[in-house]
Amino acid sequence: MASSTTTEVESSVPGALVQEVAKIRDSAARLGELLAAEVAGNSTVGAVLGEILQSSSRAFSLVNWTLPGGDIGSPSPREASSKKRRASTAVDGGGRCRKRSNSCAKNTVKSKSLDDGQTWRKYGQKQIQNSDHPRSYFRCTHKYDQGCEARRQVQRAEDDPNTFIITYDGKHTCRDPAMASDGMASASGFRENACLIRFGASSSASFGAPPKQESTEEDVVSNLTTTSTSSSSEYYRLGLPAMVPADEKPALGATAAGDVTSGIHDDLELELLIDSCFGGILGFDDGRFY
DNA sequence: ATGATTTGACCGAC
DNA sequence: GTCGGTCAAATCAT
Repeated sequence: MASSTTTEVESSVPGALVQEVAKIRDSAARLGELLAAEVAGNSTVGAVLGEILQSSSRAFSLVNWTLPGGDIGSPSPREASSKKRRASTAVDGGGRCRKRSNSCAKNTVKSKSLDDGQTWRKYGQKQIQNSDHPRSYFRCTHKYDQGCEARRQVQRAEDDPNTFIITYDGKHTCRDPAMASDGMASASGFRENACLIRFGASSSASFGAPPKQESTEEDVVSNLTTTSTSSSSEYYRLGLPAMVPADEKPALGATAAGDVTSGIHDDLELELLIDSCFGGILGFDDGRFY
């Protein structure tokens, strides 16, 4: 924290790459925000804008996944058998790398947007020692239904409250509908103009997080939470007569992750998208994806 | 009613 | 003993 050199990236080059992509995404999102008002009635511009945002967001996800860190052999299946902690005491005493797993590579990036195209569920928040801001812990929404072990930690940067330090741990093995929404959106975007984009980047200030109760600064961080929720609240449909912010809520609100896309695209398209967009570009671990 | 978030406690690595 | 990561009951939002 000391120097401005920021500890942004743990894994030098790859990390830098992620960071750059994150920047691009942020900038694109910001641009989208700025233009949102202007192009509200212009579906064509909106569509193009959507493509940019989606692509950048997708790139971000892709980069993340391909980085060494994103490949963490995944610590230990937390097991669904974790009924009671107490019980687990005896049981998992075995070998779980609960914390400070230096051995586990992680990707740390700085971003002004919490939106990375994935859907996360917050499972904890903790005040960290040398930090003024709490750290939020997220895991993939599909951890249980699809066994996805992706996790991430989000914390405000000390030097720049508008920036978040996101540490990714684990790799997405799920076919996340939200991710899909992101990707799918792009897919759609590629084909037509009915795209689904996220202006998540509004980043800093408001994460569009539906104000829950209070909004203390801490809350903002808590609202990182918004990732999943808020991220949901940040979906906008473009390419249509105009953006329909109102739409988003109901659609996403329902089920932060799952319903998001289900109501817009179908699973089939999702598969196509993943296959065409990711499969070809990256050497995805097909096995994992299924 | 269902699912997500909050929050305090537990657990294990330093 | 301390600190960070995770769990899970309680609470909230939709």
